[in-house]
Amino acid sequence: MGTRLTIRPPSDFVLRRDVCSYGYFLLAPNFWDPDRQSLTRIFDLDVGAAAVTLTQAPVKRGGPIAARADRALSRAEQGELRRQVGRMLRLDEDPAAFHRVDPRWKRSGRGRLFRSPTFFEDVVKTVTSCNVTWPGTMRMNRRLCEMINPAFPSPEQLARKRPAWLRSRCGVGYRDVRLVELGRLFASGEVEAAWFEDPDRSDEEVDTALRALPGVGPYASANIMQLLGRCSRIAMDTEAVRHGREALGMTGSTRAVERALQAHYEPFGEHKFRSYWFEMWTRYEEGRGPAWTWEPETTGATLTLPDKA
DNA sequence: GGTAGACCTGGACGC
DNA sequence: GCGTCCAGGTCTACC
Repeated sequence: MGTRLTIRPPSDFVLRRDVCSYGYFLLAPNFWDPDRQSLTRIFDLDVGAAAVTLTQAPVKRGGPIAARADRALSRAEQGELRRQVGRMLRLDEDPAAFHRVDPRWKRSGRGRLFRSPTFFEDVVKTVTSCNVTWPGTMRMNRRLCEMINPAFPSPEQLARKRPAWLRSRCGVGYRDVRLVELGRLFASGEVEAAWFEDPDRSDEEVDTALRALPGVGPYASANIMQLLGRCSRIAMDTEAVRHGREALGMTGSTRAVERALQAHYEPFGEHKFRSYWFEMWTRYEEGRGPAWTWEPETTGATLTLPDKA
């Protein structure tokens, strides 16, 4: 008999909207079921792994989230699960400040961006999204879970792998050495999540430290920063440039469009990334329907491939 | 500080 | 079925 928990979210929270708000909800071990409107994934807890399904019924703002685990969880594990779910769903964030700066999203209530239960998983997911098309990112994350840990590889597990093994089994290509090194840095304590999650650090400090990590450049750093709740920068990739050209009518070289994007989103200050992201996400949904209706392996695999939508 | 080229993988395409 | 080209961000060497 598994454990059932009730999680009380903020009064504005909507599970399907706030889970299906960023591409990581399509990456293993996360599984969004568009028919059941539920999120299932395996969590690493104190005693071991547990598959947990999250639902919110009826779908209304602030309704309780039901968490159903496939096994009995101890008190300590229940607390750990609440903490990890809280991070994924950003239950401690209040989008009101964002809506004051960019009122376009007040009506829909958009503001939260889905993320991983741990900082390490967010870093690895970001590195697997660099220099590869979205289906490739989906494949890498699926294989990492299939070959190493169904709840997602821990730093220790990645640190123990040989790069060549990682490359051949998980299809990570030249990222092999970088991923093993990331695992080693986190496992050894040389890199601590708490340091990056400290709100007293400046964006510049965090950016500099992130760029010192293997596989993390300007794009990856900006993306990890938004995953940390620091949205003052645009993660500048080809999708951003495409958005600038196609949605905002920007012209000129890539560099020129990047500069124009920076200037365009400057008025949104600390919320630049959210303003940019929800514009782009809305365009994705215009072609594919609401994200909570996407089948992960079909519609969900077409992200960044707008001509295939 | 700016830039060219290498790094991998898988899909598209032509033959 | 095979070869070629392309997309994607980071890293290093070089100017």
